[in-house]
Amino acid sequence: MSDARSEVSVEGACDTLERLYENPDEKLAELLEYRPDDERVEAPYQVFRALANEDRLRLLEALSHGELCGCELMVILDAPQSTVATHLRKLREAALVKRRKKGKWNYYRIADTAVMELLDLAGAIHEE
Amino acid sequence: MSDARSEVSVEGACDTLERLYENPDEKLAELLEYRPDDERVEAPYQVFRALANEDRLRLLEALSHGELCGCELMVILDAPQSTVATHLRKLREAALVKRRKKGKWNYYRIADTAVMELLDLAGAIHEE
DNA sequence: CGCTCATATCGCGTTGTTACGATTTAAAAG
DNA sequence: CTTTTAAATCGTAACAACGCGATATGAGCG
Repeated sequence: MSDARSEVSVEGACDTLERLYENPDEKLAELLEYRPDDERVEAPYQVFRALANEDRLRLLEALSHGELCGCELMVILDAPQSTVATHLRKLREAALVKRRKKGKWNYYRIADTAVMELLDLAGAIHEE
Repeated sequence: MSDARSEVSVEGACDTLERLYENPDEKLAELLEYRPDDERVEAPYQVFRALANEDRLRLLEALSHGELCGCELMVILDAPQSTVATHLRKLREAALVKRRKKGKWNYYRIADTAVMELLDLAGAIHEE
């Protein structure tokens, strides 16, 4: 994806840099160091993707009160079973919740205290 | 949206609760308290939505090194101007970055230290 | 085994997001 | 006032996420 880009897009932007700085090559090298490695971005991306949905945030808020089973979460979300199951799968894939199987039931819980810290931090940012 | 749901979906789930608990009405009331208010969910949702994109995470990582102008960010992302501008608008709407206008140029910076804390926390969660 | 019930997964129509060229706006500079 | 040039916005085609009914899986029970 970025291979296709790099041939065209950078050119125009580099013209700008040539005018802005006296030694554009050096500056360009500095800027490219600011671009993070793909791996650096991958992990938080998976987490934020899972968090970018109102119903999944509701599930996490509900689970912050303690462990709950799938059918209880259906009631809380007021959504059909397949919908809730899919949300829970995504939360699990992002390592935000853990599942405990007990007989016919599945019990879900928040995987780590960092998860609720994340929600609180995000809530605080958008309040100002 | 949840109005259309509540007529049908909850019924099946309530059957389950009736079997699970001896006083289902009481339990149901308790569960419904676990469902967070819409406002509680709205703010973090807006933030996570803005963070759920690899290029926007790259922009934030780049800006963690300090203030940068739009054309520098074009070079770093290696993406066309309109694409970068759209990403920056979304980050700004979510209050994650701030803009300083100086003549023809716009300089962007991280709005709050909480933003990078958020990225670091999210990165840590998915590592385990 | 066959039945029931909690979950998981599949299929697919709908909705939301992204990328990016083209166009517009706005601030210098000539 | 016209020309540059950085940035914003618009239009739209491609893509990804979502909702949810239908179907499958799998654990307990009779």
